[in-house]
Amino acid sequence: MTEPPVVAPGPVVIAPIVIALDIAAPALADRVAALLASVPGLRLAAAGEPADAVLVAPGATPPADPDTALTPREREVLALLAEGASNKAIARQLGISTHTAKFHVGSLLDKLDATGRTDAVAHAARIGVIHL
Amino acid sequence: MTEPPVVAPGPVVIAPIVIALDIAAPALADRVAALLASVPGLRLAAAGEPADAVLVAPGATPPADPDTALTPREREVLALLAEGASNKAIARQLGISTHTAKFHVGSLLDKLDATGRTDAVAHAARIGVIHL
DNA sequence: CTGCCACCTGCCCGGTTGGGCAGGGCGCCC
DNA sequence: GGGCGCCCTGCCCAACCGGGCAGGTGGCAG
Repeated sequence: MTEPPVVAPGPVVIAPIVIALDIAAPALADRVAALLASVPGLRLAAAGEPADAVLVAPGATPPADPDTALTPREREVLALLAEGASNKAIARQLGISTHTAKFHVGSLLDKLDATGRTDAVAHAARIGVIHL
Repeated sequence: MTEPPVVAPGPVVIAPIVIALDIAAPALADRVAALLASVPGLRLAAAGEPADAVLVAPGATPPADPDTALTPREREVLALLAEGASNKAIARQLGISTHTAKFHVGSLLDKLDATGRTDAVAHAARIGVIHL
């Protein structure tokens, strides 16, 4: 039996954060595992091992309905909606007019089948389009 | 004026994986954010930004700040807000006047420190007062 | 070259929101 | 009995929201 290595006194060593993966898509899981494996201070949990945190990705992808796929601009607007921004604030932050901001908000309401911006944000959070 | 660098043909550049954090414990969240911020190929999502994956950890309870403790009626109103209900719809469903519904909404905005109902719902979801 | 998509802008209108102010009743605690 | 918190109602006003309609430009694929 080999003896455990002697740890010299020194600064307190913080245990690495143990992260488990719960990602259905193999390609994404492989990429994430490869990236995290080399991060000092982190280590990936073995199968079944309790973890400090779990990295999850939606197993069921958001509906692949073309009508509900959001454009990059719409996603930007949605992120700002989720921060409670008004159309005016959205326009200011994106450097567009309030009419354009309203146009994108309207598109979001249509694609998310929402009755208003609050409903859109809540719905988007439920289906995993955004994370609050 | 320096010429733009020539990019030699090589492997296709892959967009970074966007990771959101849903970790209530501030110390753990800070450590993870610090470790992940320097990983090539990964980047942390801004608040509300759609992410490829979410890192979650068992959370501490929401802050027990008396000023933010919601009354039973306020919780009812908040639940309806999270469904996108208008003040009129809230009034109808709770059997109260629209003025009273507006009064409760106003109290919620005050207690949650929100700028509007959308902000209130998003914030309440973030701190765990409601689940979407 | 053409058509389509994404993004952009303006105008108008009715409805909604949010805040402030006024007031009230009821139940509970000191 | 008095004070307080919760819940309720009304009115007014400015600002905002959402929808409809009109139009434009630039980039890209066929």
